Formats: sequence, C-alpha cells, structure tokens
Amino acid sequence: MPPTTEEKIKSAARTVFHSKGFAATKTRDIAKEAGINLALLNYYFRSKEKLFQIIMMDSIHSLFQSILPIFFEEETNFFEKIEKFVSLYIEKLKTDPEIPLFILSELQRNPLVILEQVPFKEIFETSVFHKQYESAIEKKELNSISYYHLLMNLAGLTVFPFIGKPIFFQVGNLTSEEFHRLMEERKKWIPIWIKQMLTNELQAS
Amino acid sequence: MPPTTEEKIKSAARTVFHSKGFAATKTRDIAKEAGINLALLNYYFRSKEKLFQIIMMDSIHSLFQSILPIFFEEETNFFEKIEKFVSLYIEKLKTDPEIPLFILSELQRNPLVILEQVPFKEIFETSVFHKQYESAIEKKELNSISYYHLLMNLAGLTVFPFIGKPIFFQVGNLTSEEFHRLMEERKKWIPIWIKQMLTNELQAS
DNA sequence: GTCTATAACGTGATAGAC
DNA sequence: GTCTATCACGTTATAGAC
Repeated sequence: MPPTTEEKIKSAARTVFHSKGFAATKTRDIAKEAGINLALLNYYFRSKEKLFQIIMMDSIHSLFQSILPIFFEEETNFFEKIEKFVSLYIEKLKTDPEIPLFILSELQRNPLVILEQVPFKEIFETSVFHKQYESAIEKKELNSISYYHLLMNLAGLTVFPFIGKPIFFQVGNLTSEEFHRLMEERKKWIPIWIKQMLTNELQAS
Repeated sequence: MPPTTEEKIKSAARTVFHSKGFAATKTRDIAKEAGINLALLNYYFRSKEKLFQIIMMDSIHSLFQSILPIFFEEETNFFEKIEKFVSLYIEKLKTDPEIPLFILSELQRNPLVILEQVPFKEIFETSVFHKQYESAIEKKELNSISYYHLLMNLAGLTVFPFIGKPIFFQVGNLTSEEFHRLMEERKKWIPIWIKQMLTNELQAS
C-alpha cells in the first residue's frame, strides 16, 4: 500500500522540522521534500503552525510512549527499570537522534504549548520507579542523593551523546559505526555507573 | 562610561539570538531590545548574518576560553583537572545557561561555520589532560574505558541539567533557588562520580 | 551617527482551473 | 485532490535627509 499524500506530507514535515526547527523551515521545503505542491500542504493541514503542532506532539509521543510503561511496571525492581530504560532509549535514539534537540530547542522558545500537554510531573511523581526509589532510600539501601540528581544523571548520560554528536564527531574523527558501537557499550555501562553512584561509599572531598 | 551604540546592539543581539536562535530572530527585535533604530544595525554590522557570526564566535569563545587552560595545565593531576573543570563550567552556566543549547541548535543547522573555527580536535588530542589519561590507563591506575565515554559523561553530567532545565522545572516545580542549590551540589558530586567510574571494580552484568 | 521612508525580496496562504 | 498563479504581508537592507 503506497503512502497517502497526507502521510507523505507528514513524513516530509517531520524530516524538515526535525533538522531545521520551526522558524527556519519553509513550507516550500516541506512540499519539495514530499514531492507535492505547496497548495496541498494547506489543503491537508490548513497552516504551517497546525502541521508543526502535529509533528511536535508526534515526536514527544514517539519519544516517551515506549519508555513510560517501564517506570510503571510492578514486576521489575529499581535497577532493572534503569537497565530497560537505558537500552530502549538508546535504541530509540539510534534511529531518531534528532528528536531530543528538536524538542529542547522548541521548548525554550514556546514552553507552554509543549509542557502543558505532557504530564511529566505526574509521570515521575506517581511512578512505581519513584516509589521504589523512595523506599530504598528509606531502608538505607541507597545513598541519599536527590531524585533530581538521579534523573539528571540518567538523562544526561543517555541523551547527551546524541545531542552533542556533531562535536564528538569533530573531536575524534568518529565514524557513524564507531559511534553506534560506543552507544551499544553505554547500554551496559550506564546502569553500572548509576548503580555505583547510588550504592558505593561516597567520600566527599 | 556608558555603552557605545555598537555595544548596545551586540548585547541586544546576544540576548535575542540566544533565546530565539538565528531564524526566529527578527532584526527589528534586536533593534527594539537595543533601543535604537533598525538602520543602525546595518550601519554597524552590515547584515543580520554578519552580526550573528560575531555573536556565535563570541559565545563559543566565552564558553571555552575559561575552561581550556585547565586541560593544558602541567601542575595539576588528572582528577584535579576534572574538579576544576566541573566547578568552573557550572559557574559559567549559572550565569549563561542558554549558550550550550544555542550552540548545539545552530550547529545542527550549519555545522561548517562553527566547527571549522573551533579546533575541538586539537584541543582534546594534544591536551595534558589526554596525556595524563592515557598514561594512567597504561599504568592500570584507571579502568580502561574509552576516552569518548569519559568526555560524554563529563559533558553530559555537567551540561545536560542546564539544557533540560525547563523539563526539570516542570517535573518538580523546581524553583530557581533550588535548581542553583542542586548545581552547587553537583560541583562536588560529579568529580566523585567520575572517579568511581574510572577506579572502582566494574562488574559487567 | 542617527533617523524616516521605502525598495526588494521571500514566505505563508488562497483563488480558481482542471 | 491536485495543480498554477497570485495575493498579502513581513522582513532585510538601503537611500537619503538631518
């Protein structure tokens, strides 16, 4: 079944918006990428703004839908959740590496539209993951480090390599294959590093 | 001494470019922010593009000039350099939190202009920091983890909280004061975490 | 150096034929 | 549904008075 015109436009819009952002994207670029006429874009989506909102919501959804259930699982423990999250997220970012920077860039310029629609807060506060963390802290099984530090470390270690990719490529003449190999290694390392942070004796200097 | 007109324009341009990026910035916004007439912008800087290049080079310079010398010091050891870097960088990012996202966003859309002018590669390959790392690996004082992992972890842990700030604020109703307190804590924790990664027994699962 | 007025152009969107 | 042609507007940049 060949893609419909609507799908061709959405797919082209995703590509162009992801790489250039809203302001730098011309509707003509999208039409050209989709191999259709400019007028069709407005016929199907009314305006550039409407089309963008759809792509943005799709992008957020595609980035979070796969990993959210992990944090709400009852049958896995705290560190198993971290392992699953890191593996799945790196896998996702290997195929769509531009999405985080896309979201974060547009977020700075238009916070409300995005943040209002994504219940980050509820997600993290009410998750089983959060409960397991609090419980482990209370039982002194884990070092008492702020939950925010944990989230920042998890996100920073997992996502940042993809955001800073062009710089790392420049620093090391890294090829795409080498980069992917490094990301595969990180699937194993990041959970180990996180576990160390939370369980080892921490000697403040 | 009051700021010259040229300085007022540059300062306004920095503010607006940093928050909106090149494409979304209108020269009228800059003129208004600077409290001057639109024509003056072209009188002093010829074009929006030229003005942007100046701001971009300034931003890169301001983000790297303070931390680069650290990596080339002869008198400090490997872990002392990490401590100094983290402290200085977080301090810098507390006053200019938008610069990393600004650079990374524009980088994706226009890699050459930026990467050509910043010798990241030389910086890291020829640094004393890199030599100390290689030497410690050879003497088996450190776990043999790729240098890229080290750079990614260092950058991810330090910079990512500032890039993802709006999300963390949403997740936790974090106030600006609490965020700054967390960043102060990270000045101490990040070097410790990095040291653990490099020196502790790492049990692969 | 600084301003007002305006030229030149690009872009989002629509009208209307097919 | 899809196209060509065109409108309406905003934006960058400049001309020219002061």
